[in-house]
Amino acid sequence: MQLLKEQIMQYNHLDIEKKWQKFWAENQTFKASNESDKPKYYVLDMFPYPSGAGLHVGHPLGYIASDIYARYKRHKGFNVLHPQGYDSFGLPAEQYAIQTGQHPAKTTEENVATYRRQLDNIGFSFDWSREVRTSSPEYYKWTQWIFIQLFDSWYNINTDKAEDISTLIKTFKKEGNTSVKAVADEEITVFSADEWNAFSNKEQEETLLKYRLTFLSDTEVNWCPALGTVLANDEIVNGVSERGSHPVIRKKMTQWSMRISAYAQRLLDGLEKIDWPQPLKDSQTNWIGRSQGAMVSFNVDNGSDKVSSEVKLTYKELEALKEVRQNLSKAETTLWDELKNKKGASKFRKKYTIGTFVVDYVCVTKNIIVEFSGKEDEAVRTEFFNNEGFNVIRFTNEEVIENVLQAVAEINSAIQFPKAIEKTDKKEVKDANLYKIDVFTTRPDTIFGVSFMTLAPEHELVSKITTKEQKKSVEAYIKATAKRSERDRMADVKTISGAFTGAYAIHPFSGEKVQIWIGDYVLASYGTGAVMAVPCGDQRDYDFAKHFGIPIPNIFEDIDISDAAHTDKEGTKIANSDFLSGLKYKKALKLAIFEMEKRGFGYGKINYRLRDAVFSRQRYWGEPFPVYYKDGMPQMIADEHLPIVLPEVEKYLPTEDGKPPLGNATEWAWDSRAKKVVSNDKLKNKTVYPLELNTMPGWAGSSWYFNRYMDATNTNAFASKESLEYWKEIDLYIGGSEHATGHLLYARFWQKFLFDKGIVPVDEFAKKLINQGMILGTSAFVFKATAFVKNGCGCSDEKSNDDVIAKIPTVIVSKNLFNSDDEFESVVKNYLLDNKFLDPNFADLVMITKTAIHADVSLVNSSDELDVDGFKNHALNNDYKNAEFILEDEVYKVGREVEKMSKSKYNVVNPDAICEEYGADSLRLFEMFLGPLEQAKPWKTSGISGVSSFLKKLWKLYFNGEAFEVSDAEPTKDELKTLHKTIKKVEEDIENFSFNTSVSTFMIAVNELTTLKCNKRSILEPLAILVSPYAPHIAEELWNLLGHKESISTADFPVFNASYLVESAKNYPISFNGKMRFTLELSLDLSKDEIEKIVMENEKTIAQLEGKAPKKVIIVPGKIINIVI
RNA sequence: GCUGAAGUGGUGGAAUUGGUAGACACGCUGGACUUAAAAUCCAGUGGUCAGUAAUGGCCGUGCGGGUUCAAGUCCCGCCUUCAGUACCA
Repeated sequence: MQLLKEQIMQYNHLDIEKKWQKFWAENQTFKASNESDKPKYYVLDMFPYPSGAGLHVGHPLGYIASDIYARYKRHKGFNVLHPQGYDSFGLPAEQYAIQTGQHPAKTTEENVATYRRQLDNIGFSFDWSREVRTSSPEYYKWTQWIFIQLFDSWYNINTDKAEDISTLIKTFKKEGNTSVKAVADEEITVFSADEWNAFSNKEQEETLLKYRLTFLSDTEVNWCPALGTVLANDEIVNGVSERGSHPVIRKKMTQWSMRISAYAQRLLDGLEKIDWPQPLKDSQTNWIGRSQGAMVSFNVDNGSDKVSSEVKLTYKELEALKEVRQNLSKAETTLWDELKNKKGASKFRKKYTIGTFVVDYVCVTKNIIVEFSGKEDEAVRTEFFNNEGFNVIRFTNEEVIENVLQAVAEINSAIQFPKAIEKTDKKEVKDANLYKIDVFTTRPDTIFGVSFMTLAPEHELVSKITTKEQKKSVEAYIKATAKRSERDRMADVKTISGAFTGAYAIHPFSGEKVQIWIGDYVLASYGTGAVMAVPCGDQRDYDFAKHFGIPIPNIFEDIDISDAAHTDKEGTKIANSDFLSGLKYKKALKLAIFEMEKRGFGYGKINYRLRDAVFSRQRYWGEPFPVYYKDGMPQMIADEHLPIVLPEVEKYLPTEDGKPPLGNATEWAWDSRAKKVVSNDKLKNKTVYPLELNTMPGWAGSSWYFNRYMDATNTNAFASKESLEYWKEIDLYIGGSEHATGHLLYARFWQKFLFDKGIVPVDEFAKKLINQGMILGTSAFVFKATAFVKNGCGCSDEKSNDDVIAKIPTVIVSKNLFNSDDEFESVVKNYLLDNKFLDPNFADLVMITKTAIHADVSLVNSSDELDVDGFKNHALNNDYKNAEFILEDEVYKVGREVEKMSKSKYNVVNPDAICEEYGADSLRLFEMFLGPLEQAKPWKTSGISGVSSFLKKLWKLYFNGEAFEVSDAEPTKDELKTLHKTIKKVEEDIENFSFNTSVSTFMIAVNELTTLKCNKRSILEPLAILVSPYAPHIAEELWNLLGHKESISTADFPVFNASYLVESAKNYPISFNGKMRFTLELSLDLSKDEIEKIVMENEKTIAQLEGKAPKKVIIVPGKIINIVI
């Protein structure tokens, strides 16, 4: 094959890349094994949604980075798992189906094929044998299975994990639900074992549903009747749907929800042990939104005498207490060491005040006081404490010191089996109050600043407590706010509105009456939907109080609140607050909570912003639920009958009576005897039941797919135990930061759940995560002139106005012909006058404005010159077919701006075209060369010529000008130095994910080796391996030419040898007062003194000194010399 | 408002623990090769001032201070941009 000679000589990316892509596919080069002696490494990209538009150059950025890392790890001797798949359920396919009637499965299939072709073109080392698609029944079988696992589980607070529902049922049978501590619905009534056993089947199921990790609940949603679907908040603009502008109403709907709130604390804690970007962790932390404070109950005034607890201690006495607390006796310390570790409800406090007494230890929630015996008036104390509702346990000093464990055991038993104690009559008074308003506050320390309360308009108490006189205005207000969506209410912060209910609440400490208002600044969905308003300490409360003339009591020492609320916590002392006066924030907070707990109207609480996640969607193209309804109660379909396959429907729209699209299916009923999906006709039969009509949300399939890759074809389990045990978790996960509070939170939630159930071996699914930055498009603009006739110009006749501009064509002006709008106007006007489009008599009447219009970037070359004819004939530019172009130097120059890459901005660059013209290796190198992986950066195709010519130079190193030729001669010192410098830098860069700098390192290496005319095998062979993760095709070809039969992909990474980099001399920068003046080549063997001597004798130094003596000479060997004058 | 990230030539971006600011590219300018273009190769390229030139001076990492022999890098105070988020009680 003689023709090859020249072809080989020329680096031909097209042939080479096709050849090796075929080789990899045929030899399954990147197929990972679940058994290997090598250490494992799992690199994963967030899988894409296969959209109809295909990939643009922004999409592969993260894939290239992960591919480089995966290939690098193979060179380093790891067994690498690097799979890819498709998140193939989604809205666009459904929208398309609605418009065209095409089955979403079909369009999805086509889009996947396009994606696959595009991905293959770029030469990724994916193991396609493990491909997953969330929309394939083999996959969603296991999504349904996980749903059932969640349904069959509850969250036990005592063990702090999810447990099988059977353990709960067992407890209910034996002892009812009094001892159960679970994350469950709020309104659960207490029942005994007898009561449970007497429940009907349905009652039991209803009760269990309140505990299950996935459950049905009535959720308030944005319902759009015209579209027949629920809309997310951001799909609503100005109260109407974003699509089609249809009205949206708030409506309660029964929906599946996921009890993610059970995992709130663990999701927070888990962030500490994973190596994820800080901003991403922060946004998850904010999203979970833990806030520590207190729940406080305010009684609604019912006309009875006020109840108030008197204050027990002054501030001075409290200060004295502090000292007591810090000076404990030996026995006291011994016992405290044991008690202080108790957490939660059994938490103990030391040296606290109960009434006028100081007790040694107290557990407020369990009402237990522990004291040392031998105090004065022991009997009086006991009686008082019992009256207050406490049990008292006493020990002598000796008892504690000799056997502290015995004492602790006694205390524990008292906690577990509390003795009955006489109730005080105070509590009965409280029970007599008809209504209570519960509020959550992070500032219980400011409770004496409460001057009113505000309820959300939707709060259930509003209708009950509103007085007759206020009824009208309250109802009018509620009506007005109901029209506005929650988002609108949130967006409009400035308007203050509200209404007085006429009712009053009793301040629990002071016993004073405070007004109860409703206001839409209080959100029903956060906390309890009610707030205790402290106008002096909260700006919203302050504004509200000012607006409605409610008093604003000041409870801060020496703080002026005449203009605004004082929201700082630290450094301010509380005043006018009874027993809290004089205390700083932290102390006041603790004491306030303590007193609330003691008096029984409040307790410390941690509140989370994180809401349970709604899991139902009124869509077609999603996972069907494995659920049917019997007697109105949901029933799971047994595992062995999964998957429940999505039924065929005629129409993908909701039904006419507002049911989800699956309501159109005719084969959608469950035959519980035959165990299969049957026609709806059979619903008359007693054993046939309706199936769930909702489908699962987009995040269902993506919340566990990373586990499926470990054993993607398993039909018996979602992955085998062995494979899960082997691969464990993702070692490196790369994807966009837009998933911070969606996918990445839900996936962590499911992983923790699966971990609790013993299904997966680790409770965090990704050790390290990197967010790749977005690649931005460089949009091109043309500047269009629009002509108007000035208003009030004196032309009385409308028609003549039109005549003036009738002949004016669309004019488009090149970018550099104007610097301002005024210049633009005069350029256009002159042009119009010169070409007789405008009558000079009317010139002054015409006004020209400038509009920038996106031009397709494919019509613009690298010098910003527009293909004018191409623009005129562009399919989307019909309006400009006859436009006049004002050129500069014969060409039209466009304006440029960096924007998000998007079809509508005509700035999308297709990777296929780049691969065709420059090659996949160039694309890969260039995407990495653009800048740091995490950073957003603009795409400019012109820059690709740099990496392209680098590849050509690399290629040339292996050729003698005519044919492939490498020499087996010994390399020179310089050649070895270049190689090892490169090995070191590239290795460091890859480990630090600094891919952009290693591309420059390659360029430097190739430039140096070209200068050295190096063609030594011992240099060029390792060089090919170094380059191979970045530019795998050319590396394979060179490797092959070097005589290797095997793929380069598992060749050992070259080993860095520091001895080649040892230098004997250094070109020192000599600076004066920190400013570098000249350099001096000096041996590194020289001592400091020798260096100083040589430098000081140098004539340039003498010139710089100008005869002055240096004040100081700083010499850092190997670094710098600085002379201070 | 809050949280986070970032501000360096005409452009993308380098600069490991404070130690020669602007690596590597793009672009631009000039040159070689060519009938010409493309491709390729060579040289120059932060600003400014002085000089025919070699060269030299000064200024330069968003702004204002500070620490240090030495600051893009550390500290204090601002400004701007981007991203996320929000009546969160």
